[in-house]
Amino acid sequence: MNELLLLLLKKGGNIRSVTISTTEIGNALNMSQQNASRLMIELEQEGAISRDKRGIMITKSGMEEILAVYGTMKQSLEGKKMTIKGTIALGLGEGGYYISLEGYKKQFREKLGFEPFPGTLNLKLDKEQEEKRLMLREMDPIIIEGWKTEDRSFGDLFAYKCKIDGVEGAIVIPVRTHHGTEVLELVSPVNIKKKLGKKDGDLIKIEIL
Amino acid sequence: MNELLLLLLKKGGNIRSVTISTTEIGNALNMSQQNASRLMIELEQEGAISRDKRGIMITKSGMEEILAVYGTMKQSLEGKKMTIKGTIALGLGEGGYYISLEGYKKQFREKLGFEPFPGTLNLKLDKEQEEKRLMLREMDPIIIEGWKTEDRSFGDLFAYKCKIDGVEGAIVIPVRTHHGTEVLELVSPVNIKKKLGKKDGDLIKIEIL
DNA sequence: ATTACTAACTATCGAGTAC
DNA sequence: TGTACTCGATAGTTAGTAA
Repeated sequence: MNELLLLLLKKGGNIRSVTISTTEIGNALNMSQQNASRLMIELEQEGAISRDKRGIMITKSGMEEILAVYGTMKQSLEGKKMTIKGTIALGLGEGGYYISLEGYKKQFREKLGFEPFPGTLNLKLDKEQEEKRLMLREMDPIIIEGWKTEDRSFGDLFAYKCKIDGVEGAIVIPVRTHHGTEVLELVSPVNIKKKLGKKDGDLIKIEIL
Repeated sequence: MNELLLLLLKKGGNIRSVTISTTEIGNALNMSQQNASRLMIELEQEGAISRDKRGIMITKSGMEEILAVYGTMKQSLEGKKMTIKGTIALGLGEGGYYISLEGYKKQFREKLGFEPFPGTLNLKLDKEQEEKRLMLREMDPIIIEGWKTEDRSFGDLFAYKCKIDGVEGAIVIPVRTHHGTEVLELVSPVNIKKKLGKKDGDLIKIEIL
């Protein structure tokens, strides 16, 4: 885990533009200004940070690196799983249709251990929590394989077992379609909203297993 | 933050002896067995880990290093201060006497902003939480200076402002006497047990400011 | 099988300096 | 001011091999 990236995090580079000179970095990290400059260039080339006249920000890719380390530390030190909070968003549009297809359903049964209720729950992540989603990329997904018909093809899905306010379920992410990072799709063997007595806009907490 | 130390933490080296070969370490960290061996020797010489026939353990000093990083990450990522949990332990023996001495009391007023209730609360840390105490060493203490009389001398104290179940207070650690790591002494402007309605053995949570 | 030494190579670093 | 280049020094890494 990069010391420099940690310093930028400390300065708040995950949420806003930070202004800090390479001289200051050098002092903070006990190294020369020249070396600090070089390391910044390196981080920038790796894509972990971005710089402009306003200052320095940690990119998504940089945050992934940080969260991967944080996640393992948290689990080892506090015995806690990662949790993500958000509110129930409107629209269980397409998701419901897809997971009711036998091709996916079969694999849910085999690989997740349950048959999903035919309807997905959309979780809108809190702004602050949004970056935690990046952490998922660091975890090993359960792969639900897609297939092809003559007409069209159905892509692979990544699934991550989780507890949704204590209820068994899974996060499902289509591998190909990159819909934004702000909404997570959840499946569960039961109708989660009914089971939990929740409605759109209510807060729920998921714990990744 | 050392990658190797993080790997050992992941394997549980903070709580038990871990057996892992330098070859496995090399594979896990994408480096040669030889280099893994060298890095292990280095960590051992620094005193961050200890090795014997049973395996590898992370030492207190090693855990301090890890917790320093974890603490800053936690604060930046979750906006949370470090917390330590424990139960109220019997005996507010000597502590009460010392802090009622004008020499200390005066400094408490000046540096902590309150006059301590003449009695300390002993907090017995949960086994799991014990290592969090090490984190204190990474923080800047408020130094309460000691003094000498003809008869005897009173040593310096390290104080750390905190909230004790929400109530203003401070952790006080005598600089010299090294009583074990399992008990923390707390002071507060009020009688904490009365204020919180707690008795010996009850759980309390302190948040370090 | 494991660990760790030596010898060569490579990456990282600070000093000096230009912009 | 601040940033980033070159270059010589040094710290880190690997391969080969011994124990």
